[in-house]
Amino acid sequence: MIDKLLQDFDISRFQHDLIQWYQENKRDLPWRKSQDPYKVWISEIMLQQTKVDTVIPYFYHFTEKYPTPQKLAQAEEQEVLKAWEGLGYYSRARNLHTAVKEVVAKYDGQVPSDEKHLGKLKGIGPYTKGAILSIAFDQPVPAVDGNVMRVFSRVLHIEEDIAQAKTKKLFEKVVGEVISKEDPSSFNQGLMELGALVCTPKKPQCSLCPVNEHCQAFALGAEEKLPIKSKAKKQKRVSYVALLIQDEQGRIVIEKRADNGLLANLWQFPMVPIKEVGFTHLESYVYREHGIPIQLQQKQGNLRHVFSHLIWEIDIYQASIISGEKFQKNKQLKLVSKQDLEQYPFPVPHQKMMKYI
DNA sequence: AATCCGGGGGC
DNA sequence: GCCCCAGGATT
Repeated sequence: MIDKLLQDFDISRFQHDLIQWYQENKRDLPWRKSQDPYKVWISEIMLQQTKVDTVIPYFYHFTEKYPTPQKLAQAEEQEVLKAWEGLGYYSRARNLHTAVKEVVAKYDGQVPSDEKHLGKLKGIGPYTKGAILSIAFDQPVPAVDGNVMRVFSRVLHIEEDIAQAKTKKLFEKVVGEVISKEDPSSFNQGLMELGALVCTPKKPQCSLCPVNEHCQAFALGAEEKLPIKSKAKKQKRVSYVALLIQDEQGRIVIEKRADNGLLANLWQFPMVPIKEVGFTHLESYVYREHGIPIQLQQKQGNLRHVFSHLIWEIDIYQASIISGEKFQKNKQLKLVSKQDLEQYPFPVPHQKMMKYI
């Protein structure tokens, strides 16, 4: 199967053309200033499903705050989440923290340089493993991401659905055959750089492509038809009322989310799933669920937040704690001053609500 | 194999 | 709106 795909494909010229282009055109990115495995690791986790421009400021801040595995291992998870606030996919931060603690405890702070140990760390899957081994340790291991699948689907005119899991394995075999043994780092990064700058999803710049001579899709004029990717299903909509609850001193009620699932361990203003509860039972629901006796006040606004698989539609209300009644303290609840809000990690939609306080 | 898990930006 | 993005964990 692989042999058939690669017949008439000049591997060594492809390697040379790609690597030379990469050396001459690579962007000056902060994680390319060193080969420090720890920093390569952080950059690769941050770059999962996230654009370079978004990652850059987070990478600077994070590596300045946690310059070594030891520093990160010592930090509290809440503080790590705060440094990740706004970047999304927060399990990346929690898994990275867990894995770094393991590296400090078991490997004396040295990032493992072999597939077996590296691949067992939390949050390090096939892609990240290959990226770290090739970039930090110069080992010829494939690092197949969306860019690489797009580039090779065009170069070799592969029409498999890249949304399917088994298709990624096909591309890993292909890259395993084609990867440069002399400079796997430049090879892997070159593929991703090419996908980001030239072999783009829409309107690829084939005339500027260093490997267009090797590209079957270009030869066929089929570059815009590839890669083939089945569509994701639509997100579900969920309606909430979010409550900005204040006591007489103006302190605000915040709530810690569950330690698993969506936005795990982040903080938020209490939210009521209003379709199930019913607006008329909102106050009694809050008392029953949170032990807070509230009086609903004015509506402040609304917002809509789109996740990969979910859409939140939120109406935002002010509320006051009914004086004279006892506020039952729950572990997951805190009453904090407006200034202290910034100590806690909040998901973006709840950051946006703060302007109404 | 399918689903869950964020958020931003391009068009 | 739809699409994409240097994916991994869970079921």
